[in-house]
Amino acid sequence: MPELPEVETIRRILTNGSPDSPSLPGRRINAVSLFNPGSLADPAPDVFTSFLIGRKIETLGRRSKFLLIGLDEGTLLFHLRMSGNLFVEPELSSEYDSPPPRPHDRLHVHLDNQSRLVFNDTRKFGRFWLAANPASVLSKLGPEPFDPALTEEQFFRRLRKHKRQLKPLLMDQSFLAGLGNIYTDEALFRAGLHPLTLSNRVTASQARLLLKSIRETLQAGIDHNGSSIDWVYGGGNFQNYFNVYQQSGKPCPQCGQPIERIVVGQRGTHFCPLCQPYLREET
DNA sequence: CCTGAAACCTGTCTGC
DNA sequence: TGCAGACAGGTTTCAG
Repeated sequence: MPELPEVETIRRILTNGSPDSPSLPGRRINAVSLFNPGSLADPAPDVFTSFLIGRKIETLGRRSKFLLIGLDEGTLLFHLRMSGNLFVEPELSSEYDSPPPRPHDRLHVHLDNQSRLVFNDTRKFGRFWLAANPASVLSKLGPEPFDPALTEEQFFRRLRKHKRQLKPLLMDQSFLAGLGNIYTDEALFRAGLHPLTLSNRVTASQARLLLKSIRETLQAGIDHNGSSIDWVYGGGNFQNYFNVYQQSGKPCPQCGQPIERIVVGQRGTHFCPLCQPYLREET
């Protein structure tokens, strides 16, 4: 489930809490249960555990698809990859009655209000880090899509610097940080650009529209609390507003032409052949 | 520099 | 019913 809007939704839930999920800021960590050491990227499990115990959670942040939990000392970072999820649930007061880990729970962080932060990740692709300085984990990321410092002109120049297909380029986190398969397809549709368009063929006005489309698509995703697909995650409903993603064969909402599906960079890619015409490069 | 394929994992769905 | 194959919201690494 995790592209930028889904991670942002989780950040907000963990920050503000919900009826059955206490908020995180202000909590102190009492104990840690690491069920799958492979999910821990850094440091070693014993260092990770002993450092966390006694720490106080102060802030919740997000950088692209990373969730950042700021502690009174150090930062806990999570990347959900394909199937990860993060949530807080109550723990019963009796230590003998605390609910057992469900399938695919990889980490429990036990808190001082009889609740626990759970990292659940079916496919084990997700990772977490404990770092003195989060920048050490985030150093390869490109600009944040909503960063006002990313201007249309700058985005245009970055596009022209490469000669790459738009779909893989937009999903390259060092080029732009936060888009994944869903929101890339939806943003390209909104911009009327074919996913195979070469980035150095994009005009200034197309680049302007593309950046605007990316921001509008991500904002719409956030406004709907992200997308809920398959068995993972259940919060948002942006999946009810997809124009092209997983809509193969259905009529384009703009022109009625059937949506097509191709594979680009090993990822399913959905687009309207009429609204997003493929303009081949002149030889 | 760019593209495509494979790897890392588990689960669901489809078609024969 | 069983089973093989395709497919899934991500990222890294390697070959050509």
